[in-house]
Amino acid sequence: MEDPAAAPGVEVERPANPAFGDFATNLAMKLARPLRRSPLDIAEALATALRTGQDAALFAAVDVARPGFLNLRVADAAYEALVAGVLAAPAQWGRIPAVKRRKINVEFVSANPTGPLTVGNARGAFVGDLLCRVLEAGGQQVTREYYFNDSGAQINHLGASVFAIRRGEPVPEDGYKGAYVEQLAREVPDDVWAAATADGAQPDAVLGGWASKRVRGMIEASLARLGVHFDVWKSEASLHDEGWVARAVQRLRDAGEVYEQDGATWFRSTAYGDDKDRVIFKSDGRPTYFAADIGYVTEKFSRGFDHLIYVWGVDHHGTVARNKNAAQAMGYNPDSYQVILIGWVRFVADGVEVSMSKRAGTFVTLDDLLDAVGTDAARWFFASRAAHVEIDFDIELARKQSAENPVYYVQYAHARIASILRKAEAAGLAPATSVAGLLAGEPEAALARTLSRLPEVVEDAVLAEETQGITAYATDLATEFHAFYRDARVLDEAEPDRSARRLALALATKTTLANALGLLGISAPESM
RNA sequence: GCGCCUGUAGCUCAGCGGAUAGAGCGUCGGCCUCCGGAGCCGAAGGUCGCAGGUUCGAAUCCUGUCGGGCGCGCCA
Repeated sequence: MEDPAAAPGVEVERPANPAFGDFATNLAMKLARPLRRSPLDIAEALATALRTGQDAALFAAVDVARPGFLNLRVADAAYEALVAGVLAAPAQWGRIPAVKRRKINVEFVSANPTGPLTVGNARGAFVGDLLCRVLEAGGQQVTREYYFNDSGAQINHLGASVFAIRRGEPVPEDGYKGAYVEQLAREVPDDVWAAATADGAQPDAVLGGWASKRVRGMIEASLARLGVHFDVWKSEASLHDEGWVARAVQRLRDAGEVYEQDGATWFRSTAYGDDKDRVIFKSDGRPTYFAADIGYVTEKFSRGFDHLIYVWGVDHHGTVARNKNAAQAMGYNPDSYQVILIGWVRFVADGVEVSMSKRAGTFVTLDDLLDAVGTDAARWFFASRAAHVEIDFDIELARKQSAENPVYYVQYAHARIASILRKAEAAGLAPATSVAGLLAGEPEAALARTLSRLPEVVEDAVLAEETQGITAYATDLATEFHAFYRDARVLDEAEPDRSARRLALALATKTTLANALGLLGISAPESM
């Protein structure tokens, strides 16, 4: 046996069927071919080794099953030690030691400040923040960053719309409509209006600049409601003003990957596998969005980040290659430029698709969503689905179902435990400090087995950079606790020792639920 | 046409190489003398789009095919 750990596809897993034990491994089956022995023979040999080895005390049972599984049942004492560890260091429970601590920049939302955040922005905001939390749980140092466009055509359109409404004229064809624009028009301060209408002034730009600042304030307030806090707000204009774009283009030019054609300036993206070359400066001399993007990359790396993550909607996936290629051409490791594409959210109301348009003013704002379902329920909804898949979101259904949202199931279990602990204290009962004999009964054992899974669930989330596993696990643990509650009377003054042990287990469960919810940014209420 | 994502229970979604395919909601039927009924127990409901292939083993990997979404601008 050269190096069994190096055999591909070897896994240790939790069997779906608890009758097979706590852990199972396919090691023997994977070894069968290279060793030219039958899987059952190998499994038997491994089982004997484990049963008599120095760690034999860890296992209550080591069994072999067809066609070659090795099934392990962990000894009660190991679970008892684990629960004791949870109680001794609750804040540490579920945290994963970083293999390598890196400085990571995560840019998300980055919606232009031309209108309030809509439900369309909600997914990016939640998923971006959840990603950051998962990275932090994995020991990474994370900076949350919001990139916004504070000049240019979109902002001028907004300004023109405000200008028109203020003067009682119809909103221009490519302008913005909606109650918030009318609100903005009413709130234009006298000095701003004077500056916008002075001789030689550009009303669109002046009013657009003012309005976009106001809108940014609205956006920040909405994000605060979500529990999303950004460390850095970066303006596109600053990338040009501070010379980042110019220097980045020069770097590409020095690398020989820039050329002029048809009056425009191009990046040779095809040299790195792209479908076509990409314009940096248009023939009228103005920069494309891509120009700002490459300047931004150099600006971010100049701040010492080891890794950049961009959370974008799938509709931007066509721009990934050019940006990654430019990063590589400028000398950065392309693997340190990572894009996570968020699947489309199809909004439906009572089964009928509704289109969202900021310009047409037909959209549901993020604040409306939160008013309807609450931040915990909204967070749970997005956390429980893979980031890259397209999903349907029926806001009417969400509204109706908000009272029976699965998040409350988990929170209820937490609140129920809190209530039991309060009652125990009033009765003079306290959780046991010694956990010997904790797994005396099957209800206890089942609950201990489930709560012990938290670290591996978190590790899986960290590796996958996804959170569905955490919501699923929290639901499992809540279910397991409700079963325990049904089958095992916790508070019983006639059985103080047993009560103390069960209280200890309940407290460890409460900690586990709170840590799982905390990782998702969801509250764990003491009562509800 | 090409590229990427996607098709799993009535609905919304997990599972993504292992041993009887899961959850929530919905439907039907039970459970409040006792630690919170926002709970518990049970039932119905699936050819994992389809067809080949790889493997001891495929919802999971490969190929093809059909359906849905997104992208393929000197737009942002």
